Amino acid sequence: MAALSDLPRVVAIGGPTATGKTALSVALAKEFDGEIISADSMQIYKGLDVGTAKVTPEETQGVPHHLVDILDPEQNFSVAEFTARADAAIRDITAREKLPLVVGGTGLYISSLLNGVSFAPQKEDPAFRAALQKRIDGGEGQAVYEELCAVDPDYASTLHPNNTHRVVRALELYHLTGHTMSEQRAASLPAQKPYRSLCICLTCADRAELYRRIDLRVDRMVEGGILPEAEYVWHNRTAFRTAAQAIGYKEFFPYFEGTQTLEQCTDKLKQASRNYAKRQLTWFRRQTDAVWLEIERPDTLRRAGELVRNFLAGEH
RNA sequence: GGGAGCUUUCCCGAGUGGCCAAUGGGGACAGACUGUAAAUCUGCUGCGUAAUGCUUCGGUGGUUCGAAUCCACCAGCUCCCA
Repeated sequence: MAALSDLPRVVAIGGPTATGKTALSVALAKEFDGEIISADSMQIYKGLDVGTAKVTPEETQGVPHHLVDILDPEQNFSVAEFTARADAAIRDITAREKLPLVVGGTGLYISSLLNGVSFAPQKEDPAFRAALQKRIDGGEGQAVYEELCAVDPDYASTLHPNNTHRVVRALELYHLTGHTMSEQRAASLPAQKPYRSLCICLTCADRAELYRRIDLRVDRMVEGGILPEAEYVWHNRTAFRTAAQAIGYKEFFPYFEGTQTLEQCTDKLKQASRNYAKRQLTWFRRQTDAVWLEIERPDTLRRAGELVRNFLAGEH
C-alpha cells in the first residue's frame, strides 16, 4: 500500500450551479500553479457552450482545462469513463508538478473519483435494456422489479419499484457480469482512497439568493445565445442521448414546436435549474469531509486560498 | 342600468350537507443515488407531542344535530344585454 504522502494531491470544488465554481477555480489555479479538470457531465460536449455555462476562453485566463469539449454530442458518456479519464489527467498533471483541481457540479463524478470507485468492466447491453424497458412501458414494472428482488434482494430493498432506471441497470449488470449490484458495490471501494484530497463546496447562505442568481444567469444565457444551441440540440434530439438531457435545451423544445412561448420556456428553465441546484445541494451535503464556503461573504477567495495553502502544507 | 357566473389551503385546481384539513398537479422543504446523474426516484407540506383537539374554503349573518357545500346581504372579479 502506498504511503499517504505518495498519493497525488487533489483539490476538488463542488456545489450547486451558479455559485461561482468556475471563477474560483481559475483564481486558485493561478495562485497555486494548477490545472483544472472539469467534473461536469455536460461541459464535456463540443458545441454546447452557453447552455452548459462552459468556461469561455477568456475566463480560463490561460489555465489549462481538461475534460471540456472532448466529445461530440452524439457520443454517450458515463461516470466510469469520467473517473478513468480524470484519474489519467490527475496523474499527468501531478507528474508535471502542477496541482490538479477537480471542479464541477456533477456530484457523482467527483465522489466516485475521490473515493476511487471501481466500476464493473462490462458497460451496457442496449438490447437487454430496451427489452426490459418495453416490458415496463407495457405495465410490467412490478414484475420486473420482482425479478430484481429474486436476484438481489438486498439492493432491491433499497430501491423504490418506480425507480425503473436503477431496476433496469441492476438487472442489466447481473445479466452482463453474473454479479449482483450488491456484490459490485461491495467490491468497488478500495482499501485506501487514491488521492489526498481537499473538497471545497460553494453555497449561498440564503437559499433565495441562490435562486435569484440562477434566474439571473438564465436571463443572461438567453441574451447570450442559448436559443441557437437549443435549436441545434432539438434538431438532433434523438442522436444526442446524453446531451439532450441537459438542463438548458429540452426546456425550449416546446417553443420550437410552437406549443409554448419563449417566456414560458425560459421560466421553465429557471425552475428546472433551481430544482437541479437543490438536488446538487442534497448530494454535496452528504460528502461529510467537504468544507463549505458561503459566497455571500466577501473574502471567499481568500478563505479558499487559505484552505488550499494549509492542505498543501500538510504532512508530506 | 339589467342578466349570468365566479371567489378553496403558497399557486393552479377538485370538492355541492356528515366518510373534508379538504382528490390531483405545481412550487417549497427534506432525502436516495456505483456505467443515462443537468438523469432517475422517494417522502413531506394548516396548527398541535397527542386526542372524538383547534383554526381554515372572500366577509357577515342565517337554516341544520352537522355547512367549503343550502339561504340572505355585503365586497371583489369575469362575461352577456343596454
